[in-house]
Amino acid sequence: MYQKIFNKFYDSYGPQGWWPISGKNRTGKAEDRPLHVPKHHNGPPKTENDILEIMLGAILTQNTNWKNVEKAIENLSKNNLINQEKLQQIPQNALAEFIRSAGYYNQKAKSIKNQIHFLEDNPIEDLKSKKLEDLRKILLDIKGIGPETADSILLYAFQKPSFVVDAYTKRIFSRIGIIIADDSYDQVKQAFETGLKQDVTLFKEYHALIVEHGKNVCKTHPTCETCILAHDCAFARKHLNTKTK
DNA sequence: CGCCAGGGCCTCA
DNA sequence: TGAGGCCATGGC
Repeated sequence: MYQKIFNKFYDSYGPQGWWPISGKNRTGKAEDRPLHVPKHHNGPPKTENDILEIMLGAILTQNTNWKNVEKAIENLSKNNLINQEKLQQIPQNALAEFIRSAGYYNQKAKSIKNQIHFLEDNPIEDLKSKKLEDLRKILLDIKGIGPETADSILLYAFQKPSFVVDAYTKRIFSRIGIIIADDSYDQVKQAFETGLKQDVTLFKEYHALIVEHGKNVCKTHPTCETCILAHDCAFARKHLNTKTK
């Protein structure tokens, strides 16, 4: 079932090419991109600063629209702050001003400082070779990094097959009827990881496609009329029925 | 205007 | 361990 839904997403939305990276590898904003051309085309991050940017973005996007996050990242980027040494030196209050647009800027500035401090003791180069579970545990020990942020970092920064569960995932799949709305994070994660081949590329694309679907179709007020999963979805069937009555 | 966005921490039972 | 309050900007 999970693979089948992935296929439907992929066939209709095309490859997403996550994680979105500032200024690089944009395929342009063309809404009319050919379906087979990824929306972004970022493979595994090439440099340590790319990894760092993903780690920062994962914190900045917590409960926040990505558009607001992009502004914050651009702001950091043009001030050469996507850099470990610079982030070590900058005071938390000053950092907060650069990321204001991402919201919760005081909390996030603190989280980023915690993360940077962690990287001082644990160089990115050393983290790459760690096992998924070990790396996940130590990421979760950083204050400001919870399960979703940790899994995003594992998957998109370090290419570890850790499925990312977010609000969209819960909303979409509970509406379909194959998970329960108040299942725990780990329950949902396990359901996906059990139902899919453990494959980094698959996990990366799947989460990105879920976000795409959740933003545009399975919204708080969903547009079931145009939803490609309407026939698979308990919520959509009921919704469409009561509407035409 | 009010609602919502790719959560996580702290507190209090 | 789980529910509720809190953090905050910007787009629509």
